[in-house]
Order: sequence, then C-alpha cells, then structure tokens
Amino acid sequence: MAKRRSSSSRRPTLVDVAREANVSAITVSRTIRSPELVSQQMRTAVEEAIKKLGYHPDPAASALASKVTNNIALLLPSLTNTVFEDVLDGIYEGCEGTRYFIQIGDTRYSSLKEEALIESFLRQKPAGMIVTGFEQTEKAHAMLSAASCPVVQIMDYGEEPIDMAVGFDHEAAGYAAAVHLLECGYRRPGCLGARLDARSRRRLDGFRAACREAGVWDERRMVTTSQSSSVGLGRHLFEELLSRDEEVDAVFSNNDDLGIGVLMEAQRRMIPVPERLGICSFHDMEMTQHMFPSLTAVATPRNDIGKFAIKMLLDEIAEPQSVKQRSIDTGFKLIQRSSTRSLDRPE
Amino acid sequence: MAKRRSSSSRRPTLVDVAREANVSAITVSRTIRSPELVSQQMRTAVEEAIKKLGYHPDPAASALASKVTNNIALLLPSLTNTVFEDVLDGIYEGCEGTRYFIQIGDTRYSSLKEEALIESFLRQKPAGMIVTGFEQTEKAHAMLSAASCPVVQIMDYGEEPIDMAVGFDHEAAGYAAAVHLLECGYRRPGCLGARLDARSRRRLDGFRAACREAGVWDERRMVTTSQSSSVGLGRHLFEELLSRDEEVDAVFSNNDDLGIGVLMEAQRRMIPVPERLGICSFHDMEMTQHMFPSLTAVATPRNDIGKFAIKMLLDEIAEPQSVKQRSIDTGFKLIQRSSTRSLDRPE
DNA sequence: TTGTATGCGTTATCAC
DNA sequence: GTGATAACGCATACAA
Repeated sequence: MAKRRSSSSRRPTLVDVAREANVSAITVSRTIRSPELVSQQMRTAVEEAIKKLGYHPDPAASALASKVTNNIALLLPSLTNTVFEDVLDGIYEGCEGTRYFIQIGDTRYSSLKEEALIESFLRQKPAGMIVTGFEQTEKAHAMLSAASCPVVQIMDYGEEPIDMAVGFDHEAAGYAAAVHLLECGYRRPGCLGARLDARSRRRLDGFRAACREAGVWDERRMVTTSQSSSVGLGRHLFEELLSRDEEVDAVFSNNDDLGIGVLMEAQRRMIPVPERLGICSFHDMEMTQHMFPSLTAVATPRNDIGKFAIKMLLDEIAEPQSVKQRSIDTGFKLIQRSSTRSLDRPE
Repeated sequence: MAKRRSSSSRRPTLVDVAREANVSAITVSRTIRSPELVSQQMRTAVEEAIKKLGYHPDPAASALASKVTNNIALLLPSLTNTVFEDVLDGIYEGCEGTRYFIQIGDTRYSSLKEEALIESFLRQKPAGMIVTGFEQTEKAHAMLSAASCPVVQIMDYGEEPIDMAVGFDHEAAGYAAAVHLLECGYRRPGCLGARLDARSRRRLDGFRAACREAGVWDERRMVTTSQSSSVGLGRHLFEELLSRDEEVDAVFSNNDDLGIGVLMEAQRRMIPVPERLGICSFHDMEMTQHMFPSLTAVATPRNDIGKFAIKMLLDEIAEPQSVKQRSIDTGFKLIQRSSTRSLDRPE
C-alpha cells in the first residue's frame, strides 16, 4: 500500500565531519574538492571522518554557495527519434563515474521551445550545456553566449560555434549519397525527406546539388513533408514519388525509417532492389544492415558525437579554455550494401 | 572562438521583489507557491513587482531551505532500447508546463548500478522518483521505502508496489502470444529471448506454460541469450533455433527487433511467412506493422505507461496520499497481422 | 492574512 | 596550508 513518508534522521554535515576530524569545515570542503591544497595529515584525518560518518555533500547547499550545480543540460529535438538514442548513450557513457547528472529537455524541433528551455535550464546554473544544431533563436544564442558555463552544439558542423561544436557536414553527406547512386549507374534519382529541420534540409540540398551537376535532376522527384519520420511515412512518400515519376530508379531517404519503408513498399510492389530501384538510407542504425536486401546507407557517428561532446564539455568544465579544438568534424561514411548496384556488376 | 564567461550582473531576489512591492519576503514566497493564502491586494502588488523585476526563484536556495528540488529522478535500464523511448516521451509530455525536470539514470540492466543510482539520486532530494520494474536490491528497496518522495515503479504489474506502480503482466502477455500461435494451428512453436531481465523472462515463462498446457512444448525450442536485443541478434537466434529443430513452425520473439530479425532471416532462407513459419513479435513499435509481411505482435502501451506514471507522481507530489489507485494494470493487446495464419484460412 | 527571526549546508574571501 | 566569518536566497516556525 501507500508508503509512509518517513522523515529521515539528520544526515551528517560538513561541520559534523570537521568536528570528528578536529579541523575546520572549510578544510573538509577543500579535501573534497581540491585535495592538493590540503596537507597529507589533514587529508587522511578528514577522509577517515568522512568514511566513518558516511558523509555526502549536499548538492543544494553547494549550488547555493557556489552558483553552480552538477547538472549538465541537454537539449534534444526529439526523444523518440532513434538517431538521438545513440548520442544520448554516448553522453551517458562519458558521464559515468563523474559527479554530473544529465538533464534532458525535449524541444520537439521548435526553436521557440528550445529558447524557453534554455532560459529555464540556465536558471538552474548547470555546469555545462549541450544543444542540438546551430539554429537557435537570436535570444537563445545571446543567452548561451552570455552563459557562465561551457556550451557544446552537437550534430552539425560548419558554422562558427557559440562555444564548442561537434558534428558533421550534412550537405556533404547528402552530396555523397547522390554521388554513390550516380556511380552505380542510376539516372533518375529521387529523394525523400521528413521533418525537415535545418540539417535534414541541408542533406537534401547536397543531394540535389550533386544530381544537378550530373544533369539528372528533376525537382518532381523531391518528395518532402513536415511530418516526423517513420517507416509508414517512408512507404507513403515512396508511393507519392512513384506517382510523380513511375520510372524513378533510385531513392535517397533522409532517415533510416524512411529507407526501410521504401524497401518494404518496393517489396510489396515487387520492384526488384537493387536492379530496378536503388536505395540509399541515412544514419545507418543497426537494423539497416540486416534488412533483406541489406541497405546501403550513409553512416553517421552518433555515439561518437555524444562521446566527444561530453568529453569536451567535462574538460572545459574542469579547466576553462583548456579545450583547444573547439569545433570537431566527425565526418560520416557511405557504406555500400545490397540495396544499390555494385560497381563491379552494373546492370 | 572560445566565448568569454561573463559573470552576469546580479539577478533580483525575493528580497528585491519584496522591497519593490512593499511587503515582506515571505509574502512574495507565498504568492508564488500558495497564492490562495495571500490577499488579493498583496498578490497583485507582488505579481507586478515580479514582472517588473523579471524575478525568477533560485532553485538551489529553494532546495536548500525546503529540502526538496524540482527534479524527478527516472531510472531506466537502457537508453538505446526503443521500448523506453515511448515511455520517456509519455513522461516528458506529462511534465510539460510543470516546474519539474527529469533526471535520467541509466542502470544498464544492473540492479547494483540501479542501487548506486538510487542512492545518489535520492541525495539530491528529488520531488519524485520513477524506477523500472520490481527487481530492486534489498537495500535499494529499503531506500525507496524510506524515501521522503513518492515513487512509481513502471513497466511491470503484479507485485506489491513500494509506493505506486503502473505496467502490465508480462507472463500473461507471453501466454497470450502462445495461445494465438496455437489457435493459428502452429504446432512446433519456438521462442527467442534476449537480454533476459526479469520481465523478459516472465514473458518466456508465460509462453512456455501455454505451450506445455497444449502439449506442444519442447525446451530445445527456447533459445535465449544475455546479449542485448537487436535485429542482427534476432537473425542469429533464429538460425540457432533452426539448427535445434528444423521443423519449428512458429516463433515468438521477446522484442520487436528480434522479430524483425527472424523475418529477415526467413526471407533470406526463403521460408514462407506465415505459411511455413508464423512470427509473433513483442511490443509492436511503429515499424512492425509496415514490414512485409506485416508482423503480428503483442502491443504494449508504452506511452501510456509513461503518462500514467508521471500523472500519478505529480498528483501525489501535489497532495500526498491523494492517489487512490496505487497500482495500475495497463494491459496489452495482441494484434494479428500477416505474419501469422488467419483463423479463417488455416493452412 | 502578514511579518520576524532563524536555519538550511556549503563556499568565497580574506586573514593568519 | 588552515581557519574565522560572512554570504548564498529561500522557507519554516512561530508570533502578531
């Protein structure tokens, strides 16, 4: 049944430890935060007292006095987009064993919601902040610039970061996908895009640019929607693409779930992949390689982005301005699989 | 380049607002937290002063004085398991517009890690706590019981909750999957399980029990691993299952990605689904319905679990002991699709 | 309904 | 290298 809310008996404080170790409170505080400033003797005495009493600092008091918490704010545009799972995982890995906690905010791909979240998160005096992309509102940008904590912008690469950044060039990634399809001999490439945040859009731009340069572009074969990406949507957009150009012979999809949707719909319609239709997916989550046929994809280093981001952030928190490379390009990788024709055996 | 860490000029405090409104500090505090205790006059005066000065309470000071933060701790066994995406999303939806922040801890399916996280989260004096399942260590259980905040255990149903709980009966869900396969006429059902946390195991137990009752069970057809679930693993486990019993005619997979892996491997081997092989998946993420053939699955209300959990928690935070139904069974739903034979047209 | 006095547990500052 | 003192900004308890 309902539990009784027990008011736990008083926890030991810094003063208790100080008394136990026959030192002043501030010495205890120092032994914890910067032991190198404390003599060996005191240190061991304090450490014993801490262990004996089972002392643990009170984060609230610490935050009040120092004006910084141990929280790291993380702003993500979506929690259900699998793309961010791996980023999140990388970030959490990097946090393990540290004293920092992650506080996630879901901006739902809205710059305004992001702005509001940045404001309320900043009020909490986080030790650091990670935000997604470069598309902050002017006000949000100003707040982040003025923030007293380090900031990392993730997922994207190219623009001048507010403070630090790690990601890759989405336009180049889209371009690379197109180049691959063209090299495979496809001549009527189409392109599916969902959500259409700034990064998505740049992938499409890159794809379009490459196709134009090759003289094979037709804007009708660009099918987009503001709906959020899903397998069902992939099927749907592919149907739309077919209705616009029945002879489309290759598809670049902006996201893995779209790509899988295309494959499924192609199977339903008995369109042979990769012979009659080439498919190049984006992100390359675990699943894509196990599809039948396996999907060619632009693989993005999502876990690495998370890891780099948290590392930069923690380094910078530990020692301000110590991070030298403040903008990291993680790159991406095109992985050819069975959903596009091999160069060795063109049709 | 590197930003300058500006030390923002002093923010207005409660006292500033009080001075501006010609009232005492505590009146300001009250207008914010329990306006009904303040006279109309004072209230408007205070509210104006707040707006004029752009005052926002300092969470750290509030936490120190009141011994409670606005953080809600959430312990999840995995961040990359898509199952928890929807739970998370439901929780965040329920938090929107409130003053609460979610702090996620990743237990990596380890009770010991969970115990450590519970301890360190509790130290932060959260307003509430959400943990996954009923399998806490004795110590963790004790800490949660003694905690001064409400606690919700999610995902599971059946046991006596520490405080509150919301989820479904996993054994019954596994049982239902078996019943369905049997009703479809399959007679050599197998079962794939990854990860094998307590809930996974109970699903398998339920499945096995139903098959036993029908007299069609062979333990060789239970293929499990402690590895974490993935599509690749699904293919692999299915291969193993085939090697143990070539004539297996149906598979229940513990997780959608396993189920998709089975389907993909079946396609590779040209095993007709659902004629020669029935597949019943678990959880029913968006993708399963779009596979070709679409996958029959036990659908679990993950988003609802998140929503219920946060609602119970917030209600209980607002008014202790106000939540009457402290244990909620969300149920589950078997959705028949094309990967199992229809009853109308048995083979 | 409103206000006063005091404490929350830590850290910054400056002196020793 | 160590310590005394004074914040930090708000909420509790109690009084008026």
